[in-house]
Amino acid sequence: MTWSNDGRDGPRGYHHGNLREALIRAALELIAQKGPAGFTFAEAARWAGVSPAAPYRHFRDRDELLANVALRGFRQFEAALAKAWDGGRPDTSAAFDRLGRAYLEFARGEPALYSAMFEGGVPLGSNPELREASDRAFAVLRQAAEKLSAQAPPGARPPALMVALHIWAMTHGIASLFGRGDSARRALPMSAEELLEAQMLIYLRGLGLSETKFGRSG
Amino acid sequence: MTWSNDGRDGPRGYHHGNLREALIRAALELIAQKGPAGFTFAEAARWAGVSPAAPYRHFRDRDELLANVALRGFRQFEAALAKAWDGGRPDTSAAFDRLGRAYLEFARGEPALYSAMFEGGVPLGSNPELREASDRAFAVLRQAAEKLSAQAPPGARPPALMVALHIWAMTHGIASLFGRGDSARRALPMSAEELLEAQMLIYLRGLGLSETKFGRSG
DNA sequence: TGTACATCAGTGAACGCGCGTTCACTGATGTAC
DNA sequence: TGTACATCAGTGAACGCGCGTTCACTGATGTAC
Repeated sequence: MTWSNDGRDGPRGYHHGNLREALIRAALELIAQKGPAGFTFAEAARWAGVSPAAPYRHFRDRDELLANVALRGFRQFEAALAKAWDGGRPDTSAAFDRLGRAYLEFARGEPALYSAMFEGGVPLGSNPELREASDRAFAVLRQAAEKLSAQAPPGARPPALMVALHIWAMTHGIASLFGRGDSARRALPMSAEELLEAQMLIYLRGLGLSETKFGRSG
Repeated sequence: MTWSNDGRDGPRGYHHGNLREALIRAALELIAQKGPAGFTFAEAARWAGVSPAAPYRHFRDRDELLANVALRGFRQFEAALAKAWDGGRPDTSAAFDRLGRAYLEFARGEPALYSAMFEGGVPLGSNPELREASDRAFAVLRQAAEKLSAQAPPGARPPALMVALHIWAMTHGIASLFGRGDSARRALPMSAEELLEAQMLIYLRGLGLSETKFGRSG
């Protein structure tokens, strides 16, 4: 850390020191508490201990701040997924298992980022930087899908893109219905991880990938 | 229709006639336009052509109105799913195919209801009526899962509840990522229906259900 | 090393706005007799 | 059939509140010489 004041602690003078960072943190905190809708520019300023006019030095408006949070989210998301996938090492099965877990862990561990990314109403289209970050995160899923698809028996190989979208939909479905930290989560007789793992096994078997290579012990 | 004034048209006197209904419609309209967060009690009143105090005669507050919208949503949802499933007639495969399409169609055709049900932040726990409606809708998926599970080869039969949750997660995942009417939808090189159908086929094959019984022609 | 100056980042007061909510009220409707 | 009355459903004015946003300002920081 090279900055002198990260926004959380200690006395400060007239200048905050790192207000931009502090505002993003405040937004995360508020989103985590009340969802992306229940977060206001003014409250973020208050949370950062600064006058309501100060944020305008750093963000044009509320939406720009929210888009920045989403951007940060996609980048962390990509990093987490890429780390888990690790190029498919040591084998596709193990790497794929890690990938799914990493997805759920991110959704559960960073509900504020996840909301900002997928439920914040941030328009992807108008923001090339954001779109690129989103695409890069998806690219990790796509890589995994390509490895999987390549191992499926020829003739029954769906396009890798489709497999990637399936993986995304399954994981997002489980994460948003059952795997969230907030109160929207529904009660479940098993963990989201178990549910996802079982689903992935069935799906992979359906792709023609053998149990021994992709089972729990594999 | 037995009521004299459904809230949409015509002159009315001092009494609205059917304000409760008109407010629910207004809420649907507003949610469809701006999401569940961007809808206010006052605006619903305005939309219904009534003073801002009038809604309090029918709903305790904004949340109660939103909960009513969600309740209506779950009931319509259940009806749509049950109609599509139709007891599994004429065969499980055809009925299951219809079920998935009906789900997507509902999410796409009634984005306001779908949002209120799954993204409105309406707490299910505190409202027994709402919870029951939600459970009844899920019960349709569960019935379908039981039929499917029963046709899977013994020994590789996952619990029907788990299969139902998988179906829900897959469909919800696709609906919320790709199958929505609003701008949160992401671009896709195929329709949500095609994506879902392919996914379901792979999943069912993974359950051990034969291609001939569950393929497109089956 | 010191000084003058430009730039930057935050202040605080002010504004208009729409919301949620309350209140005493009043027009309309239904019902008892 | 008519009248009196109770109940119901909506009015409209008012309130306090927090938000978004603007403005002239000022304290702090960096830089040229």
